[in-house]
Amino acid sequence: MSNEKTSDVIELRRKKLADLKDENVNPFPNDIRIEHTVKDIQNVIDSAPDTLKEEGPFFTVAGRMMAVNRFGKSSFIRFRDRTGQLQAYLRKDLVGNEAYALFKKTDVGDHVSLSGAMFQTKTGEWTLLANKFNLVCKSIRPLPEKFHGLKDPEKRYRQRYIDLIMNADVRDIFKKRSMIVQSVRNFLLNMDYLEVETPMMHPIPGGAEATPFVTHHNALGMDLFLRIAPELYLKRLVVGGFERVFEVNRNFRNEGVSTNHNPEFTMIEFYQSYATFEDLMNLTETMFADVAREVTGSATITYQGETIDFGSKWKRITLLSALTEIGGIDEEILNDRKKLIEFAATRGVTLTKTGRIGKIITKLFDALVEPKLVQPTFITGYPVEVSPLSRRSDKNPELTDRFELFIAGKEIANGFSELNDPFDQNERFEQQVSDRDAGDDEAHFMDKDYIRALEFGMPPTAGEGIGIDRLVMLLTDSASIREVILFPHMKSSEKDQ
RNA sequence: GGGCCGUUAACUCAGUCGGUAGAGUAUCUGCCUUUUAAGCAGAGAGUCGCUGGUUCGAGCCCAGCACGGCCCA
Repeated sequence: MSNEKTSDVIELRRKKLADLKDENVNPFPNDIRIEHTVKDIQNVIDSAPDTLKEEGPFFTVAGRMMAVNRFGKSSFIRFRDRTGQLQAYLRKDLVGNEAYALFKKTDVGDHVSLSGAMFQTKTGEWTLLANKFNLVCKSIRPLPEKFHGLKDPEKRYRQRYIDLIMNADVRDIFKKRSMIVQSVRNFLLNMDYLEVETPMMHPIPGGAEATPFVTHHNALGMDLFLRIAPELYLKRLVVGGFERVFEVNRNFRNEGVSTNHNPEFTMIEFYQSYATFEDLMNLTETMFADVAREVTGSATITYQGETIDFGSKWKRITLLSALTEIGGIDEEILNDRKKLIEFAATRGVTLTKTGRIGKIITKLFDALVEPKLVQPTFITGYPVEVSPLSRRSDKNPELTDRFELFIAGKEIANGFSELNDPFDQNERFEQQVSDRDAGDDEAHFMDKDYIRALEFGMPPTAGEGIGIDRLVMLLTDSASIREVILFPHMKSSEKDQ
């Protein structure tokens, strides 16, 4: 039990609990058996209300008491289980003196069980008329006020259990999150994909440009990195003959937190042989429209006041066109590294000194174009130097067969035709290693086993990663990633104790 | 990393010009067998985020720190 300062309310509840024990009432019984959910009862109300009489049928349910109106010898309570909320009416003459005395010692927030038949109050509300009442679990701490609920964001995130008890819209977000993951999973399973699990602790971090978390394995005596992406393992599986694989799980990136970033976040990555990045753009359009329909009922959603349409064909535009048409960069300076740096400075974009031109271009894109891409937009034609795992375009070997997907000014997905030429891949890794030596902390490490895998031959394959948290933000109209992660990371605080 | 804002009762929030700390809800006591944020009567409840400073006197002014929110990088 936590020993933080005890308020008078908590002291009183502890005393109530002690009194119950003195009267040989177990405040935490473990022999409660229930026969119905609130939903079961609701279903009868909806389908056959005529069958509900005060003489029966009887229902046995349990839940957390959310409100109590006491009138001396009778009381109304509202209680909630996982399926919904229901009102019950307790009359001293029906439940008996003993049960009514026990009920008087219960508080809002306690779990209780009830048996009884259904009736309608004066106002027509279906209500369980209790003839049995039991305490299921005593609560020591008072719930927040019923009308305003819990609003303080810090407390909501740190003590998410209270947030979930009090806020129906929060419960709804996390139910939707579960539906979204199931929906995406089913979409790929229906296409004959295999779901796999690959290591989350990597001896060589790879598959993305990011700073990893470091941990240590005592028995093996080696440092390991929490994965920044599952990519290189999934493609090893493609080499192994799993031509369609996916994995949904956490990635870890050692960077700041913001409304769009949590240090651990959920990605789905999937790889499909004999497909190209263009096939995956088509697949993504269909997937998002399907998932949106399944979860929200419509392929058109509202996000932070903007109407976003997943249903129609999405815009596809190259990185360079986006920079000139949307970013307002003069076409002539796009190939001039020096002029680009000067231009960037005028727009307040800071650049690393060592950055090659592809890096500069993508930084400018992030600052000038990304926030403006509200409707779903695929950006294509990424430079080789920022795409070390992507296949070169047959038309222009300086560019790759890659896309990124932007919606509501956020990067949502990244996909490409995979580089399966082990010689080219080896050179790309070597370039990354020299970038790293030049000070780029996010550049790839050499992964010789991955090269060896490619040397056995990986069929032509396209792969994609979708940021699940951001997809959930879109489909639940959440402004912050913390609203869609049950326990977002926070600094530890005295308030937390 | 920078800027702005916030932190007061269990919860949601007021707090004027620096002068004894407030409300609603919740809680407690009493009454009440159809309430809907039930009602009526009464009562208790505070390390004003933390540390220091200015002042006769600080929730309020100043400085630093902590945590959080939003924006920017």
